Amino acid sequence: MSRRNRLRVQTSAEIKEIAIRLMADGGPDAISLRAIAREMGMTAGAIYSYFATRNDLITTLIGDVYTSAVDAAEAARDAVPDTDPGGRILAWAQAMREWALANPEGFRLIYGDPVPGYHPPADGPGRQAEVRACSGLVGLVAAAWPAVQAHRSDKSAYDWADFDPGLVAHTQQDFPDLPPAGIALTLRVWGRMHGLMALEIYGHLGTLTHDPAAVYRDEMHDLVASLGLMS
Amino acid sequence: MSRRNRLRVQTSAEIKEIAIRLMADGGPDAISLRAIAREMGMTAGAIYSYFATRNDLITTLIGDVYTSAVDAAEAARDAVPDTDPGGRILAWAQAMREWALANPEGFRLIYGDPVPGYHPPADGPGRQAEVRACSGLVGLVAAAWPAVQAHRSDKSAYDWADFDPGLVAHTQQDFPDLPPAGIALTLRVWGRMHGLMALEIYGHLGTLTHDPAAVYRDEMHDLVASLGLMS
DNA sequence: TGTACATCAGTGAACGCGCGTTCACTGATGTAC
DNA sequence: TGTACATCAGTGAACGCGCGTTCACTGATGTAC
Repeated sequence: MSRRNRLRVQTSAEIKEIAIRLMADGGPDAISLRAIAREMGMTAGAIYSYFATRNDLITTLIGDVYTSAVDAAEAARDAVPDTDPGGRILAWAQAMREWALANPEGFRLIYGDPVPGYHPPADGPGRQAEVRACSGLVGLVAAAWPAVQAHRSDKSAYDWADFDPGLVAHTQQDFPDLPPAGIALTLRVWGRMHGLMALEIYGHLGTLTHDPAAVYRDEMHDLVASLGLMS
Repeated sequence: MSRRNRLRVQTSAEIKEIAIRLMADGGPDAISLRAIAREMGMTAGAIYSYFATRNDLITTLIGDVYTSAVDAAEAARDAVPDTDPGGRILAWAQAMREWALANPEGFRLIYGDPVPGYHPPADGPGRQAEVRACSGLVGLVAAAWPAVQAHRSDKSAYDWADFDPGLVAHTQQDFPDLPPAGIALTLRVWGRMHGLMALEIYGHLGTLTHDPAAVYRDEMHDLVASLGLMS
């Protein structure tokens, strides 16, 4: 790679780093091309050598951030042997919460209304990371499925057609024994992990309890137990 | 009330209505004094006869919106006899979701990062509505507590000091038999209702399933069942 | 190795935009006598 | 009932701000011969 190319990659990375730092300091709306350029000692126009528009920058940012979150969750999960599906779920959940607390603005960028005027592309890197996250959760639920089946009675009937074709394809390939209800359960598990995290990150929990970690831990243990997995 | 006063109240209400409509159309950042004034055929400066700053307007708005949400939830709950605590929980949960779907921007205003640059006052009307919402949930959990106790084993020990003093005072007065763990459970219930709603409102569920209502319904039935309440 | 040309990151100035807020003012509405 | 004064909602113009984006340009880096 030529010197010019190396510089290019490096500057591109610096832009993203600064964007994330700005976001951490001043909220998602602090991401402005001018502020980034200012911080870098450049002109605002120079950013256009790296990103065609502000929207493109945000899209890339969301992809990076989401990917780092999923990386963390997968690593934590894989540190627990797959003979302990309950422990793997807990590890995933804890890793996600810790990541969110360490990167609250990243969490907002992914799961909130990140930036005024931003609209994500239909199939950007953020979407891919989301599919990865969802697939990870499907895997966790699939591993728990035998235990779940032993004591579950579904209220609703689900059909493959109820779910995203891409997700269905992944699922049928990787976990052929998992029925459509398994995907529904996956979404519910996701919601359960997400609820307390979102409340906490957006400041609704901190005013009510001094120990949100304990509440989350209890909730996740209850989740694992309700799947029929003792941990 | 003088004619002038009547007009004043009416105009004030119109400002809020238009602010909410703007928010529904263009997202939370579309709430600008100039846009509101434009819509009303007024000058931007005229708004200052009604709200000292933009921040004050947002604060009032959040209070109104949150209050309407809690009103809806309480009404739905009270339509179910208190001999059916599980049904009351389901009614509350369904009312909340329906309100959120009908007022997605209101939901974002309350539970998301509503408006760039806005910071809520420590004890505004939004905070009061939040306490009301939380008290409502405490009541639902308190009604379920005997059933919960029959089969629960807590992993964590909780103390009154772990929770917001105001909430504790309310709780001890209204539900003297509820221990601190009851508040922890309330927060968990809240998180469980919130998770799928937040994912749905922020567009993460709609891409994955065509029937988020069914998933939410199942999740809430499972919640009620896990509290030991058959419905 | 040296020269002539091509690339392209970054400059600096400018564009038009919408924003929150201030301020001296006007004129209709309300009040006191 | 009529007059003199006080109130105060709303005007219209201006302020300074930061923003995304464009564009002709400069000058260092890279490449072909």
